[in-house]
Amino acid sequence: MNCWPEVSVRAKIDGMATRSTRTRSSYHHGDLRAALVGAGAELARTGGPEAIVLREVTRIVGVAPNAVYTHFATLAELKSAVAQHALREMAAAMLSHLAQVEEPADAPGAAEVHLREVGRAYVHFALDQPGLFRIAMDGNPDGVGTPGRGEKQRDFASEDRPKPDTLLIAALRRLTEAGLLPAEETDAAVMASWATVHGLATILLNLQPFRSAAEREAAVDAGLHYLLRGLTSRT
Amino acid sequence: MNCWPEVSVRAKIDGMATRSTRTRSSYHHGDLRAALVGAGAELARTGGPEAIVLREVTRIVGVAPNAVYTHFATLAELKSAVAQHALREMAAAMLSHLAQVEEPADAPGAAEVHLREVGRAYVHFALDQPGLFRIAMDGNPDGVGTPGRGEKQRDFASEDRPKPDTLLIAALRRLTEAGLLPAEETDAAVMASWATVHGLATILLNLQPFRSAAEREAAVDAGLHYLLRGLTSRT
DNA sequence: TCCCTAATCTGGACAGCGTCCAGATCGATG
DNA sequence: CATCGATCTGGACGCTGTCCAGATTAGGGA
Repeated sequence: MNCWPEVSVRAKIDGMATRSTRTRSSYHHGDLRAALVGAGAELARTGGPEAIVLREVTRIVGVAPNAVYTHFATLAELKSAVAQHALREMAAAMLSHLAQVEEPADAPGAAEVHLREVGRAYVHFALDQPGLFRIAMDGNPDGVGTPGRGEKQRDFASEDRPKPDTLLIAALRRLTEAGLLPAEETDAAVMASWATVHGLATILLNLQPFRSAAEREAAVDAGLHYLLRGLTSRT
Repeated sequence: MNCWPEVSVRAKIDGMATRSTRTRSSYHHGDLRAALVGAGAELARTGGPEAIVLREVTRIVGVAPNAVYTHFATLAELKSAVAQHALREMAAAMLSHLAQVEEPADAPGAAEVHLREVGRAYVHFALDQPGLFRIAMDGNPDGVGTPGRGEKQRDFASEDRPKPDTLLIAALRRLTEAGLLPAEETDAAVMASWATVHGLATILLNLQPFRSAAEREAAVDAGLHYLLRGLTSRT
């Protein structure tokens, strides 16, 4: 393939501080697996899932292409690990957004604002980090939330950090506790809310990329407005 | 790449009636462009966008790989044409679904049912034809509804057949005419509705593929229920 | 009718890709 | 201190998209 839109991001990347541990004392790397995932994430950040190219990842880390196969059975498995990484970064960004939101004093109003801002943070991450969002959402063929099969579990501490869907579920629980949503509707509400924000994100990202920032924000507001009215209005 | 999940779908495909026009009298094909798009669509139907492989497409049609370049500047452009093709097929499937729906006698009720069924048809096509849905939704880098740049326009008759978003917009207009939606909210309602059904489709397809058919249908019902209540309830 | 031009298609080549196999290297364990 | 198992390297293979030059042929002007 001669398709080389950008020559290589290697120089840009390995110029920014040594990765994780020391960068190659000799032969044995030390923490190659994490380095590969990190390099994959940097590639995905710029160019999305298809930018995660095995040989380029190994070039960045400074290792032979086949070194990947001691840690992952296949490139798809490395991508899946990068997807988990991106998912955690997404959740962190959403938490950071939520921390800056001031909620009204009353519980129902606060619960509404909270759900709205969780949704807004979801879409904003997609628009701010399209590459990471894409790998997060199509990197794991088993479905989001399911750990990759071939991975040996490691790093327990960071393994169960909050995922985006966890934040959504928590927001809906708050809505229920505030008396705005019947408890038995939780599952349905989760799917409806997730669909709204995920739909907004993918449409604005993939299908309507020509929209202006103002139009995008209006679409997000509209989607969240109708969602909240649909969830909370009693008929 | 040695990644060959299925050997080849060629035998399956060219066993089913000669494509479009006669299959290769000699040298000049006759209607190669359409044949390429058709073969691409068949590949995508089975294996999604990444199954559209230039050399495999030409193998199916029975032509040298480079023959593609007389009709498309690049493989991505062929994919974009296949995406348009898939989009039209999706709209046709949705119309077929709508034809089987019987609407209530009253205009508001009919408008609600119509929108609900447009949405259901959108998601159902995604689940019934995942490969075509995927190529329809990520095959055109300029955004859905925008014709590919490099394409010479041809076949005017089929060029402006209804697209899925057209059907959605029409359904919302009906809702407005029935007095259930303020006219000035149309744009916002389009984005919200599209987001709901597109989100449901992509989540059920890509992120939660393990859901049972019943769970999927429940999710669709829930999403459309909240959407309609959000759109039509007066506060 | 013939010819010639422009469109169409072929053949061969190239670099890059993911993956496999065999061998080199080395840290930890006995 | 030797050895074993994990880790990494080197080379190869078949596949890919794309480029270049040349072969083929349909269709319109003489």
